[in-house]
Amino acid sequence: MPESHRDDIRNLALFSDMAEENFEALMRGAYVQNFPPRVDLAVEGDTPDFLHIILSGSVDLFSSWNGRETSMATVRPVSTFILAASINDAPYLMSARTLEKSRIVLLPSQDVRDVFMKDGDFARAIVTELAQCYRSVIKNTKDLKLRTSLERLANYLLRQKNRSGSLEFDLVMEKRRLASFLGMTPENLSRAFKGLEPYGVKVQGNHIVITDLDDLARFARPNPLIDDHHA
Amino acid sequence: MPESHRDDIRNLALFSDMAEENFEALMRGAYVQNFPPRVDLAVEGDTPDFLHIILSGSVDLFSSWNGRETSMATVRPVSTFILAASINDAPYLMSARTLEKSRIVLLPSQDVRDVFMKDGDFARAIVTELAQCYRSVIKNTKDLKLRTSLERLANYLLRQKNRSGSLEFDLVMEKRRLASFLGMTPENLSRAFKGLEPYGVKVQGNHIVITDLDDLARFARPNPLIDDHHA
DNA sequence: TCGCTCGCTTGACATTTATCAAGCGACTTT
DNA sequence: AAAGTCGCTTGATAAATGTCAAGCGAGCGA
Repeated sequence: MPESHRDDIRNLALFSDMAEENFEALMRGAYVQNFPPRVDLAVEGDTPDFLHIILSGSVDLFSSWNGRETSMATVRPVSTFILAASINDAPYLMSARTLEKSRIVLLPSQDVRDVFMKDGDFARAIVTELAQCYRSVIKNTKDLKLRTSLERLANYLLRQKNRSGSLEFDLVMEKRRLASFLGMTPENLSRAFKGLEPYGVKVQGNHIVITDLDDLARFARPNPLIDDHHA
Repeated sequence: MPESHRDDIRNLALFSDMAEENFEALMRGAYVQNFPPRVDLAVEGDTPDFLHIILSGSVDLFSSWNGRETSMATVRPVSTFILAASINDAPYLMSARTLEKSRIVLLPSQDVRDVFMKDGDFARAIVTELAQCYRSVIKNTKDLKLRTSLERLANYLLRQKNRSGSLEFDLVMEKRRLASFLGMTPENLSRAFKGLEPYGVKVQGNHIVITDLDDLARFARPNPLIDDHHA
């Protein structure tokens, strides 16, 4: 494990407060691996042998049932997944697959649970992390249940605008995956983009331009209790 | 605070492992209150002044946006809500309202955070609780995104069957709220019940009889990674 | 460069779900 | 008992969303 990776991990809120010796113990069992795109890292139902930390690239979390599949979230550096299963030693509820070439740290779940049991600061950091994850999923549920697909797309675009800090930005994922993430079909996403044109949204390939922010916001009605990440 | 309530709370997984003195500290600031039906206990967006523990009755957690409203969950004794907001000191994402006459313990959030900061066992118990909540919401999202409303109802009925341990049971909530919880309108729930008749579901008012479990299960295709609570 | 693949788009159509309006029936109130 | 309320149901209709099939076009490899 190169020193720079060690520091990246140590700087994560999840690991920054724990005792040095416990962090060292975790790092001793850890190893870094490079994965090509489209590699399955975990399959739902599996027992969580490792806590994953993504250092570079991106990972798709998705779920399947009865031949259908839906994208649940995208994980980007530097962060961990899937923590809840590792700590609880319960089966994965989501599968994970690299979207691009990715560098990922694997921490044996048993080590994580051992340190969790003896390091209170680590336990508290996990609480903060899980509480954030929990709140994110609740927001996602509200988005799904309270909004139409057009409204979900409009609010998604506003969130991306805020993330990029510009009225002009590129989509960070394939449209087909965005569709799945937003709970609709690719065909419908295509139509939804057209449907937002009257509200000042220009789309060319992956490039989005919001030409009338007020108009879009008036339609989307963004709400901090659904759309503000980390709030 | 009567002694019996104290014990009910102490026996909750969330509080059973913590140091006695810390538990006492929490209880000193706590008070029990009886609420009539349909009382708002918390409104989404509010700051969480109290961690709530429900001793009897039932509480609806729901969310609103743009004039629409959806039921997110029902809390039943003995359990806590809304923990994540209290710990994070972040605004409620859901509103809470008593469904019936309910007895509820209010623990000042600041006290909870104070004890959380000094009691590692309490922190670990919170992790377990939050991880469970998180996994429940993930399952709910999968249910919503991967299934049609008819399939959601069918699987809901199978879950209730398992809870009651019988092929015959009463619905534990009003149909209108069940509809909202399952992400559909009351009209559609009515039609969905009819749609399940061919699969061996008999409905009379709140009373449900599953006359052909195999048939229903063949249609519903229940999955532990969506339907098993606490797994 | 040609031709292929693949994701995206479009149109026609089917299905699912919501909306609106009316009526039913249990329960409450007077 | 009569009238009213309220939740549930039903039917007609509309809107949203999904499916299927075809075609477009950028990027890639032969």
